[in-house]
Amino acid sequence: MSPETDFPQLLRGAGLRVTRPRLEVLAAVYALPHCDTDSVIGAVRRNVPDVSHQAVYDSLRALSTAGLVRKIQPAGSVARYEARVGDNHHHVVCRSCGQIADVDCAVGERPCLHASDDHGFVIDEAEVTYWGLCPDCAAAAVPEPTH
Amino acid sequence: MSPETDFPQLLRGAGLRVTRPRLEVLAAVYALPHCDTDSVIGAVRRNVPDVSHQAVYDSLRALSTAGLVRKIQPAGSVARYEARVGDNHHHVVCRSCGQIADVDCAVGERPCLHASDDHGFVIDEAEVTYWGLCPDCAAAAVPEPTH
DNA sequence: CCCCCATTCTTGACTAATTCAAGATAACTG
DNA sequence: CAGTTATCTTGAATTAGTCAAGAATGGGGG
Repeated sequence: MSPETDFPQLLRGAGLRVTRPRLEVLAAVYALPHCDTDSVIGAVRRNVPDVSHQAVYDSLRALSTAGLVRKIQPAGSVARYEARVGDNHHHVVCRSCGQIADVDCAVGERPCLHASDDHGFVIDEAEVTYWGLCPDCAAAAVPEPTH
Repeated sequence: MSPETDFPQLLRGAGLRVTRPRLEVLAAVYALPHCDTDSVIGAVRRNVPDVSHQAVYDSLRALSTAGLVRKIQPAGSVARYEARVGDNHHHVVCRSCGQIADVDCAVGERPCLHASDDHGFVIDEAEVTYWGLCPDCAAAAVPEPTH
């Protein structure tokens, strides 16, 4: 098993206790791209039917704080989580259906952009969200020219 | 009165009916930088004590849709509104106290950044949020060297 | 290997922000 | 000035998430 998916090891490495809910939550976030809390709860309950929603909320918070998952919250969306952490990638969000896709950051290091005037703020991250229409919604909005 | 602050004219120009709640909401957003809905309700009620919260929510939505105000929703914050529209400026948000400041976009036109791989999305905006600590919170976290 | 205790989980109530819906009111058109 | 339709009022509902108290359990120390 690659170190990337040895979930018990990931938890221990982050100083977190290894519990069933956390393992399942971690697996769910690895399996479901940009999943929201509800779908994590659903995925976890497929294997452990009796976990409380609170346990999932707690796990997601512990994992986010530990840096094992990343929480994203595009405007108008509920909280979403992803397993791709440590790099400085960004997201495209479809204004119509809410679909999210990853966008690599060209720069790489954080913050990947510098503010023109930082107002004295100590900036550690530049979060970029691209807004637009996903391929499907764009096609529906402006039908392909029929030629 | 400059066209910038002739609120009835702004509303008419956007095809919106001129109503007391809308005028007051517009004035509040112009007066209060990055204000949330609650402070808009408070400001409006100082002049018109009986406006319903729903009227304010409706007005804010109408004004946002018409492009007269801009709605911003940094993760972890309630919806906030600002009167600076039309340009493509960004925001710095303090992780500690939530304070928001404007950051000019160096590029100007939208989207101000292009995605390295757009996954077929039709992108119309690149929203940048800088995260860090405001001067006050930074000073509190890492005290000024005493000499 | 077992005990202990801090951490985590369960249960269930609660909150905040926002939306929904139905009827009353008021802004613009002609 | 009257009609039409958008907007506002009122009041309830929803959603996503947090809070809190007590039960359970992971993992270090004996």
